[in-house]
Amino acid sequence: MPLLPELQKELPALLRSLHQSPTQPLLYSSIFRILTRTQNSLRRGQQLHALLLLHGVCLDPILSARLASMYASSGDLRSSSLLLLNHPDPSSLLFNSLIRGHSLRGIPTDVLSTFHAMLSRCHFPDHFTYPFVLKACADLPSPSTGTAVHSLCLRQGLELDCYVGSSLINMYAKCGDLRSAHRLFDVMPVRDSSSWNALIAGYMMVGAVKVAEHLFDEMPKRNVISWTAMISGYTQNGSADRALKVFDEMRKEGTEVNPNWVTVISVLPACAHSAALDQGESIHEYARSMGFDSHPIVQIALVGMYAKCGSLLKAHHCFDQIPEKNKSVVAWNTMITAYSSHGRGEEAVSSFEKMISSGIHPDAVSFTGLLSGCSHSGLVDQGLKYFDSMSSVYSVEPTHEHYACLVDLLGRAGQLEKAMKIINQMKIDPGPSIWGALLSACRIHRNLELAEIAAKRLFVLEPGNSGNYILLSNMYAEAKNWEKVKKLRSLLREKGMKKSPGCSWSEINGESYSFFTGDTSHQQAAEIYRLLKDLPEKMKIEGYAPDTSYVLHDVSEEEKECNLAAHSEKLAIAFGILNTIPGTTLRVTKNLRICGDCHTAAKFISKIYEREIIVRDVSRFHHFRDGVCSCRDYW
DNA sequence: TTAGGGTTAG
Repeated sequence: MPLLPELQKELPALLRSLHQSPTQPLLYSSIFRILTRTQNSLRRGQQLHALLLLHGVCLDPILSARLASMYASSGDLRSSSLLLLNHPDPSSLLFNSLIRGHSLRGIPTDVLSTFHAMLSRCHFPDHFTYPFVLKACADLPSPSTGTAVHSLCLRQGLELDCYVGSSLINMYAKCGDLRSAHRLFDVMPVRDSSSWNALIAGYMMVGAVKVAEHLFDEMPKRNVISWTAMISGYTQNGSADRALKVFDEMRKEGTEVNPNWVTVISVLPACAHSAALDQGESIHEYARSMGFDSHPIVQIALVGMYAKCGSLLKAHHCFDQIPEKNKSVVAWNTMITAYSSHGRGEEAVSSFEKMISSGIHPDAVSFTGLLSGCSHSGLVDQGLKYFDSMSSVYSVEPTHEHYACLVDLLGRAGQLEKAMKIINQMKIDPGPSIWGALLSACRIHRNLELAEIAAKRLFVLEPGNSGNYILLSNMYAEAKNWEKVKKLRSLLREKGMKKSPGCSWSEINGESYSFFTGDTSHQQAAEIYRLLKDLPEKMKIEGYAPDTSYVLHDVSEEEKECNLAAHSEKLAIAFGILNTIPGTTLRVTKNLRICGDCHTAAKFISKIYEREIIVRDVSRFHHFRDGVCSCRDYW
């Protein structure tokens, strides 16, 4: 088939010919084929459809299929469906056009109902039908429909067709049935890159990174999709470093394949995960140079990346660059969540209100962001009001996430009994996130009685989560109940669970440096520890008294103070002070929640060294400046 | 015609 620009060149001549012979079906057919692949052509298509009817041109199978494709590609699925419904004897071609149209719109049930209609009218699906039908099956929650379609392919002898086979491999891989996917892959006479790519993505999805890597190494010819599958696979499996490395490798000169916009949105979450702001900015620059930054999804990914890398200002700037018409509910949600995670509850609320005013309907994610924003900022009444409006005003039914936010909102504010009452009155079974929120709130407000109730549930619901045992054990330690601490710790050992070690990292000049608690392995360890040793004296002058309750072992107070000095977030902050220009902002990320003493210390450090320090912990951001934290100590 | 995808709580 000639390329689209060449085809489009033919369009004026075809339209002129049509003007002279308006009853010629072949002319219409050629024009519709071009319009199907041209943007904003619905109006012209409709005019030609009217002209065709006016001249009584017979809708032969090819012409009606092309007409349906034209409507479907313009998003007018209703007209395509009407063509099929009103046709006395629709051809397989017409069914295929409609199936393809529904597939483009991404609604699997519509694809499958058209497929069902096709079968019930005794039309045989072919190698043009199955790829779309199997794609729809792959998007369904259960693999049973896909298996049934597979048996149809087998009966028609189409299983090993290049397109059908690839689609079957993809369907099984997406459903997580890698055994069936790989079995088919092994028997395919010709394996095109899509079969390899589908298998790579499937193995990545189930976390079999090594197998995916092996396939990637083995495949004869990698294309942009193969590279992107590896990058997004690494990101999804928490290997952000490897995702960034593969992206760099791909961009190196000599690699024939270049990243496209999907590659960019696959690698940006890796920057976000590692809080690698410099690398994120460099990828943003690349996207700009390639013109990908005008893509709505890239724009959203950029907002998310900047927010998670600690630059709320740049996130907001990117959001402002998005044209109003492209500000989808996802774009707004990203901005609401950004404000919320940075402890800017008021801005999260005002973004939500702006979204409503602009005519965008909120979804479940909007409320998760909004409610967690209210919770982090202590906006209890507003949060309660929004929770109540969810189903009554916006028809969004609260899910576990929303209840968890609500319990968190009340719990943080000290209204533990009210939170407990809500849990007891919930319409759905409370899940681990809800009990987890209650347990955290109990820790803040030192309510051991309720904590024991929440923990008891969590031990059943999340038997493998060591965090819950640690939290309760820390609470017993605070209450100096060493007997119960011992009991819980030995229970942890029995189950073979370990406390995840505290780790903090900081990106300096594009390079990431990480520290574990008590880490002495770094080259500059001596300097770091010297700085930290001198710090308490400086801080005490400013009025600092270390809070030793955060070192939860049965040891002396002096020893506790010593342990606090070696917390990973303090090591990373000290390292940052030593290695960056005075006055610049320090950015530190921690894998757990920031410790209370480190939070106090960071406030003093920001004052003593006149630095803004931005700490991202596992649940939110803290901006320390001039002795104050943006969370106003509400966290 | 198939394959890679942005926002989510404690």
